[in-house]
Amino acid sequence: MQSYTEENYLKIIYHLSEISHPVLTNAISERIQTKAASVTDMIKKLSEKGLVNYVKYQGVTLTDKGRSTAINIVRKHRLWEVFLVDKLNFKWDEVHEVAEELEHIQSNLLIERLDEFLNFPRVDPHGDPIPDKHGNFAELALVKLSKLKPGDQGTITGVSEHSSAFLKHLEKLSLTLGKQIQIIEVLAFDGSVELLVEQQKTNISREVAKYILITKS
Amino acid sequence: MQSYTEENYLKIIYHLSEISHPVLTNAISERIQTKAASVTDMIKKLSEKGLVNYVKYQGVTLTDKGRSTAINIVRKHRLWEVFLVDKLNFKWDEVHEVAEELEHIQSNLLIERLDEFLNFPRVDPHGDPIPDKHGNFAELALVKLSKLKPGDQGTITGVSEHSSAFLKHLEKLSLTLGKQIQIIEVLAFDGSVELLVEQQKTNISREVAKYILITKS
DNA sequence: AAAAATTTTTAGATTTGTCTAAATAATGAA
DNA sequence: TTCATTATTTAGACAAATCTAAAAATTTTT
Ligand SMILES: [Mn+2]
Ligand SMILES: [Mn+2]
Ligand SMILES: [Mn+2]
Ligand SMILES: [Mn+2]
Repeated sequence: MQSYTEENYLKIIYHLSEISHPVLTNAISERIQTKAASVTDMIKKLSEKGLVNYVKYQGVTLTDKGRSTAINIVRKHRLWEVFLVDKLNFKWDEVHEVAEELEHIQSNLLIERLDEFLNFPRVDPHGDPIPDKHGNFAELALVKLSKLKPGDQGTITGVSEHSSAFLKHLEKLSLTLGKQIQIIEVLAFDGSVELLVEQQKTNISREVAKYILITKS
Repeated sequence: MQSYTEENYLKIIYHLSEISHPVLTNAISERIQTKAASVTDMIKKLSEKGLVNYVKYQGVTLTDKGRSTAINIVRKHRLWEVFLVDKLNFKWDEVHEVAEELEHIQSNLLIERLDEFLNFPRVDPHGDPIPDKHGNFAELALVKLSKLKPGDQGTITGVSEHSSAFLKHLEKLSLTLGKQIQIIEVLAFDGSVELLVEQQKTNISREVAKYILITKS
């Protein structure tokens, strides 16, 4: 059994693993809002528990045990987010913080029953895939909106930034999951993107475009 | 904002307040599975935060602020228990431990929406009243089964012990909420009670009888 | 390749909640 | 009322998770 804090470290390491291998101390410390020295301490502890492989000054990778623990936390996080949106009428920008707490509730029965109650959803309100009880899930082939060229079309199927500020911004621009879009122009000097949604022209910054994930069509 | 641990102390003090005023250190230490010395430390802290009134060697009572905090935790605990039984098909003996964790999730929106989703239930799966968002609830006039006399009739409307072992035992005897019962005899030498449930004679120990709450009819 | 800058680790301290052992206060019996 | 028992508090210590400041390793620049 892991503590609340250990679970958070495992989850962060899991997410950062998709960006860099191995995961560096500073990357963790930035994400989790703690000093690098504290991260080193915790990594040593996780290493002694057999949840990560740690090489001094090189960084960490998850062991199988660490990864499956992390995936289970991600599963719980995303199922709770679906619950909040589908059953309790939360908006997609209101769920993340609450799910950060709910993901640590310890009960297999609870999470399996919740999965069933929600009808075994495959994706969460931000388009992220939900692992099944064995930790399996299909990685979707999504491309960042910022990678598209003028004329490209597609559907918004995910976002890689979950802050309320960002999601509210998207909502205001009607850039929500399922919406069809078409690129009109990518401005050379700042990388901002002009695009078409629901017959409306909109302009978004390169920053925003990087966080919107598209299924091309 | 209180820590997980502080919340648990407040809740225990609240429950024990119905038995003794003020609440004694040892009573808390037994209930919460910690040593009396640790309880003293925590009580001092809660006192400094204005959540309890503490007189050395006399015990503690909740302040208004402490009581309303405690009631809110009880509200959350009981609403989650209803959720688990009504929506996720948990049995009444499976909910308490999970609710002990869920009651600490911090989100007013969550709990108000949950209340609405459950259709504003008045009692939890053990017959305990659920405080509304202002902390108000009707105290039910229940009497312990162990206080009844031969010939007395009534309905099981609550239990004052929530352990799985106890509740499974009741289930086995068909002594669940809503059942009509009639006392046949109270045995003098051990206080055990013979009673009628669904045309069946059953015998329960005095211990068990004390934990079953009845509305007389 | 050496010097400078950056990253990571170590050392020592702090806070929270807990413990054991000893001291003190309250209660009950003689 | 004095003695013995029980309840409660104090003193000092410990584990978990964090911090700051300093040391060590790694990477980058010259
Ligand atoms: Mn989230
Ligand atoms: Mn999500
Ligand atoms: Mn309960
Ligand atoms: Mn209950």
